[in-house]
Amino acid sequence: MSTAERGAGSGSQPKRADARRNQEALLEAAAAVFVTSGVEAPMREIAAEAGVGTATIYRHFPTRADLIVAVYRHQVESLAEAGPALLRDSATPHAALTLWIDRFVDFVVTKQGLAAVIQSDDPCYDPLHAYFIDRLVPVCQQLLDAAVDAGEIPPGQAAYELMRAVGGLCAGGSRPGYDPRRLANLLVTGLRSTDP
Amino acid sequence: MSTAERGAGSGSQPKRADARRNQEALLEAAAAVFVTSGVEAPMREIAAEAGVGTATIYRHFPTRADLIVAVYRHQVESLAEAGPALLRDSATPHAALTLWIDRFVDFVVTKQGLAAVIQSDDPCYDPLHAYFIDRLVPVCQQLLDAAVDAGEIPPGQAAYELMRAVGGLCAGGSRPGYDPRRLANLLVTGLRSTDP
DNA sequence: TCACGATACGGGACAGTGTTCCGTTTTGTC
DNA sequence: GACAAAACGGAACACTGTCCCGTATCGTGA
Repeated sequence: MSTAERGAGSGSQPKRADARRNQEALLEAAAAVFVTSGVEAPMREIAAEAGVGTATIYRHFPTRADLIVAVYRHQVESLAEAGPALLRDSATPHAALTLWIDRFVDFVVTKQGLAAVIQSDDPCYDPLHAYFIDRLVPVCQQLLDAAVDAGEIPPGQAAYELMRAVGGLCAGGSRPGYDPRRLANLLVTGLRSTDP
Repeated sequence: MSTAERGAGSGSQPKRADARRNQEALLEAAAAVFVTSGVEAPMREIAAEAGVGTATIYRHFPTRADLIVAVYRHQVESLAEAGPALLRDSATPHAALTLWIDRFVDFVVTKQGLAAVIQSDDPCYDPLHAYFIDRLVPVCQQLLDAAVDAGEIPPGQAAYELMRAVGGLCAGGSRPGYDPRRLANLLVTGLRSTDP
């Protein structure tokens, strides 16, 4: 679990009132700054937006990854929950996988700089990777397994590898002439007709 | 040819002897440092390795991209020349494309940090993009066009987009459990069975 | 209500990086 | 050998992430 989790969301009383207030302000500020300047925006900018000192950020979110996780937790949870639902509602597991990857792409692409962070090996981002591995990889693996069971794709594709790959495709941005969603689809399509 | 190609007795005498010497030392130093610390290694490190001041780097290579281009020029040229050759020697254009992308992946993956640079939009790397667009994209486009003409893939895939995508896949590294080459193959395979 | 200890705060300090400026050195030529 | 142009090196500046420390605030027990 991320260190940011402690005292963040549900019922925790150990923190002081001003601390909770600041944490809330930081989440709001970070969300706003991430939109305009990307998830790698200077810490000072986020601190200024929240009206706190820089040290306060590190007090609440030891690493940048903790802050990112906290900001996007809701969307990631929603993405995780979408997996089984898509599997249930789609014609085939492969179709569900395709749709889920689409949603993943949409999520990543709309968060400026997030794709680069997903690919980064900087230990500073370990908490983010841990969170993704915890919440998203199992969902993706479930979709892959279902597609294998249905005979749609050969076995052997690891979910983590696929998600990293899709992350890499998204890191190309979404400028005109570069369509990460289509490319991710190409990748998932390619899964279907491989003999590894 | 690169300005580093010295000994060309013919027309050019524009640079001073020490300048040529330093440029050569810089190329050698950069090549060495890129291997150990990646293409985004601190300029100071490269300067130190070459035994020159930092300003000397900027004098010879205004941007980091210029330095990268100079260091890898030979390999890129070789890659560019491999395109037509593969097209000639392979069973089908699509096979040639696959092999060429393989070579591209091998090139990128073995240059620590290069993939990230390919994806970056930092204007600092514009010279690198320009060089790639100039030398590699046309080769890739030729392979794509041939595959289209042979009816192996549908038209509409831009070479630049494909190469950026492959670059993105390579940015995932080449740790155990992540195989950029296989993923790139998946992508190229996916090209074959699409109806856009 | 008020004092007091713990908690949290803020801004400055430090370290590392890219990039540029400027006084000094080297080079090539007359 | 002198001299101007070319090139050099290192210091200087700007910017960032990160941490430290003196100060302010909060919550509690009297």
